[in-house]
Amino acid sequence: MGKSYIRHFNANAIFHRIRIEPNVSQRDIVARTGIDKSVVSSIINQFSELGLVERNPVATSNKPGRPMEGLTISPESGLIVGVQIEADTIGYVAAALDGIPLSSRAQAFDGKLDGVADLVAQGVKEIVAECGRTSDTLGVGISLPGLLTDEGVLLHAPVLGWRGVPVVDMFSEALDAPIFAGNDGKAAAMAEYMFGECIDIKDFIYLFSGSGVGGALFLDGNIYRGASGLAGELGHIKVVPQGRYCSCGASGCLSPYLSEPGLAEEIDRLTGNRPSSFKDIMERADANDEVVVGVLDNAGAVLGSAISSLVNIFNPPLVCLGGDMASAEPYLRPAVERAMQRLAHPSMSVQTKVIFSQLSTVSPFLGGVALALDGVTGLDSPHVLP
Amino acid sequence: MGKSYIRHFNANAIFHRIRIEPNVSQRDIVARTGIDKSVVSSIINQFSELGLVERNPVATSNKPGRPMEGLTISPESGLIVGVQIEADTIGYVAAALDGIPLSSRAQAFDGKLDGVADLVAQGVKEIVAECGRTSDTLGVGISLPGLLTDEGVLLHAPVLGWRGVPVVDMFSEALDAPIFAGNDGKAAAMAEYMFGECIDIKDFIYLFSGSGVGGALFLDGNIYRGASGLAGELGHIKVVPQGRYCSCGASGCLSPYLSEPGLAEEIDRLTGNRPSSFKDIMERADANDEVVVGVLDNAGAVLGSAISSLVNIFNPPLVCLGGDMASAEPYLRPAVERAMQRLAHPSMSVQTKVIFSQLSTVSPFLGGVALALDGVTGLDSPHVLP
DNA sequence: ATCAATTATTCTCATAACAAGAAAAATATC
DNA sequence: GATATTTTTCTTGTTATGAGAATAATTGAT
Repeated sequence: MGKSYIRHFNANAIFHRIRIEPNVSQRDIVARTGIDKSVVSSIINQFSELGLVERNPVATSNKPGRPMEGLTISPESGLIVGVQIEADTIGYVAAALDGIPLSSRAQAFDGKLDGVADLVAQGVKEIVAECGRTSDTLGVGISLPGLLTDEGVLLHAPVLGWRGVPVVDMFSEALDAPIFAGNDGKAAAMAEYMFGECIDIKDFIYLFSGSGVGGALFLDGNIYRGASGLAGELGHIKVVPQGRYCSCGASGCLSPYLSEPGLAEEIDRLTGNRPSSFKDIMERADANDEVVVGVLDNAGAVLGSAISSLVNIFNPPLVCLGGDMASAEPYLRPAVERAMQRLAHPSMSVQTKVIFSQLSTVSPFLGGVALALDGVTGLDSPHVLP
Repeated sequence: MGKSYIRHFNANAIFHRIRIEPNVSQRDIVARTGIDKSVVSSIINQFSELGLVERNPVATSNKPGRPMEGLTISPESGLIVGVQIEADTIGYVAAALDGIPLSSRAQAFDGKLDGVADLVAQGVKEIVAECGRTSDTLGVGISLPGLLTDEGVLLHAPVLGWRGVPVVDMFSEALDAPIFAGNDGKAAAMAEYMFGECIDIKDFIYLFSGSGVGGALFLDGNIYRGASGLAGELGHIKVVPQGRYCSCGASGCLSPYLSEPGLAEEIDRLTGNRPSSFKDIMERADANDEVVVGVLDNAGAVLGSAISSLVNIFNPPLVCLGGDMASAEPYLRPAVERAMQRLAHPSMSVQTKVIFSQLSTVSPFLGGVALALDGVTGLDSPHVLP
């Protein structure tokens, strides 16, 4: 472990402290992080010279003594771009270094690998132009629906049909900025940690549902990736012995009970009328369609069972549910709570809060922004979050 | 993060490198750890002056050049003692700093809290006398069947009936050496990492069975304790919906299917003849008692299901099964493998090795030694492993 | 036996970081 | 305006790492 590591670690801690708590004073940073005042002062000076943070006069406090300087991330100091590639759309967000979105848009996508790098390069250029800032683009984070190796190769993205694509190299060639690629579930968890409901919470379990079910284990302030990067694929927790078949080949996984295709399939089986989208499912539920409400309730029960296992394993302070689940909260929550009551270790579950996060629906594509921000400011600047 | 932290971190890495691979050269330490040669040299000199490591001439290699110095942990440099408190026995081991046991013994114990500190103090004194070394006792690690807070308070040990006992303070008063206390499952996992089948493996899941089922999550080179220290209580994973009742109050936990009391209970229910001990269960199985073999096979199936969930969550390279399970390997393994075949995500389970470890039966009480060694050489010297 | 080649370890010196305390800056109250 | 108070910066000292030169200890060739 080198010594510049310490500087980097401390600088990173201070940066995010300012991001999370705008207008903190150096004094408070010292109090919260335990870093020595000299070091904080020195790092803030460095940041200040780089134009990264600004010192703002703060309204008088009616206390004697030199007034504190409020520190904020300078909005003009740089841009980061988040890109989210899905089966049929590509989403873009441009944001300042504090992570606050400036502009966003989505474009239709045919899923073809051919020419996607240039397509994304064009999209990034446009979203940057749209945001109205002229600062440098310091990083582009790309959230992908599949697992990646440490070297930035997308191993397999089932919904896109891509296999063994060296995404970091590919996009690096087409885009004139550092590329940070990552799995969509892990990127979304990082976004929750940086901008969402899990802000500054060092241990939580993240689950999200959409065309599939993904997730991440956020442990000790970091995504746990495991020895080979596949840890946290929570869509494949076993929930029903000899249950439904999953696209992964096994049976009884959580994914086919909770994903949009899984729900649609089940509703189709029961009514002969297959919903066209998750929005369609929600509309039927809102119209009091008993079958749909029943299917969602069952999904909630299965979800609650999975959460119970996770609670018993990790004893986390927080379980965060995102994606489609957040919209379906009214239909899922009662069943989730019933299941947890029955299944989770009582002395553990009392310590666990289960929340549904709207982040990914309210401001989508933030996963890529989180990847880029983590990459730009991060410790070892990994360009990949497998 | 301070700078002395780096020194400590590097020193620790070098110490354990020497412990794990006796007679390494400085050159190889550099190659394996990435620490700079100057730093390795400086730290080795420090260790050498403290009498902590020895430089041994190594048999000539027929290669040109200055021959390497073999480095070993000096056996005379200090003693550590491991203590394991169970329901009816207290076990002691004295070991050198390399972790190699010098003497061990067990004594009967009535489980009474009153006077236990003096009892243990006496036991430690005797085991140290017995080992024949006069070096200082640098630390005593105490493995306890319950969960501890960061401050060294044993919250609850069901088998002992203890609650809210400030064990670190209590034993520190009675014993003239630094005390490191910890949960038995986590201590056993640490022992596997330091001395056993999981040596030097940075990510593994540990499960052990005995009077209960415990475990630990060993992630990124450390026991994951979670936000409130209860993480890794794998005995309470849900395996059977609406299954047997567990001492924890919930139903369907792994513990009642795999622990000695759980197995005995089931065998009693089926035969009316309750085994008196795990050894008794094994003897009946070895004598081809079909009921007992069937009960063990069922336990294996349940265990396999739990392991499958863990594999799908962590994608670990290794799952290590210790305690009574190791002795029952022939009766458990087939069912475990069958269950995993059926339940675990194939692309994950191919990466996972499941092993049964004899460590805790062959040389018991090493958990305490691991606690003490970790405490003595550890980074932040936590006196507790909750 | 001596010298060159080779390999392992130590030493030297430059650079970087933290850490404690003094000093300075900026304000409120008396 | 003096004093107390609070926040930030500067000074100085200590301790690390890290690159490269130097040293030490051996083998094999001359």
